[in-house]
Amino acid sequence: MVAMMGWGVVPEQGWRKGPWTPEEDKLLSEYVKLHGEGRWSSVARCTGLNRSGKSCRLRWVNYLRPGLKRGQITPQEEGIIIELHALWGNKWSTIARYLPGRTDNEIKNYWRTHFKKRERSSNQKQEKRKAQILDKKLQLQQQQEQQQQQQMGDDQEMKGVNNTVDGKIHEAQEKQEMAFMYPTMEDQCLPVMYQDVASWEDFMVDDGILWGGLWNLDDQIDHISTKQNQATAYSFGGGSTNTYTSTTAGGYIF
DNA sequence: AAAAAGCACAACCGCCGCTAA
DNA sequence: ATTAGCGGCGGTTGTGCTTTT
Repeated sequence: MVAMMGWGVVPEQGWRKGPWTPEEDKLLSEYVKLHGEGRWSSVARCTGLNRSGKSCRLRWVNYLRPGLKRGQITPQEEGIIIELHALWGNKWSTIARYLPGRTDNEIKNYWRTHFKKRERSSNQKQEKRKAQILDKKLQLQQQQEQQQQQQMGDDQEMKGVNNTVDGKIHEAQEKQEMAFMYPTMEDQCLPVMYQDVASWEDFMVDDGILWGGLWNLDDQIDHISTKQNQATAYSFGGGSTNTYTSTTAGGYIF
């Protein structure tokens, strides 16, 4: 296993663990600068760093990579996390792709500390909201079906466009559609969604973010298309008043 | 002032899928 | 067709700092 590594000498004693030192960070950064991301298992051989490839990758992705945002999650980012978690569950890396500068680890940690405990409480609110959400969902489902029929032709054309941003948007759109079209998948998401909404009802539902946000991704496609040439951002939100705009940091576009 | 609880963050572990040999 | 190695992902743990009691 570790002793083979394909090409190179590997310390049999085992890898260093624990917090990274500034010297180690420097070595790793220099390695990536020279060789680019990837081939993590060769970092040890090339730099003399006594760290496993996994450890190196993790350190780079979560800490050293340029463009990472430091500091608190903003309310906008929080909203996005909530929406996407309701949609996809614990797909942290997927969610992270829509939050430029944030890592899956960061989002995961944030969710755990801020929302995990809420799942155990507020059951009464949930029941109340559940009814409202299901009602809204029904309406949206009907609208969705109508739109789908109308857009059948257009969608076929869209399928051909699959470069960078468009491709990602389309992926998100398809997932959203899946969530509507296949009850089992959505049922997996809903329990979490109910809890979130119960906690965030004023912020999300009443302001129209939840229902005017991801659920209207279709509306966002045009907006994104105009943005993509500027190599900027992916924008969530819908309606006229609730638009999240995440500007790419360090050249990250998904 | 001290202990306990909570929070934020970093890092490790184990599993899984992909790929090259 | 098989298999070992690698990278990626989600879950979990450890640690230090801050807030509360």
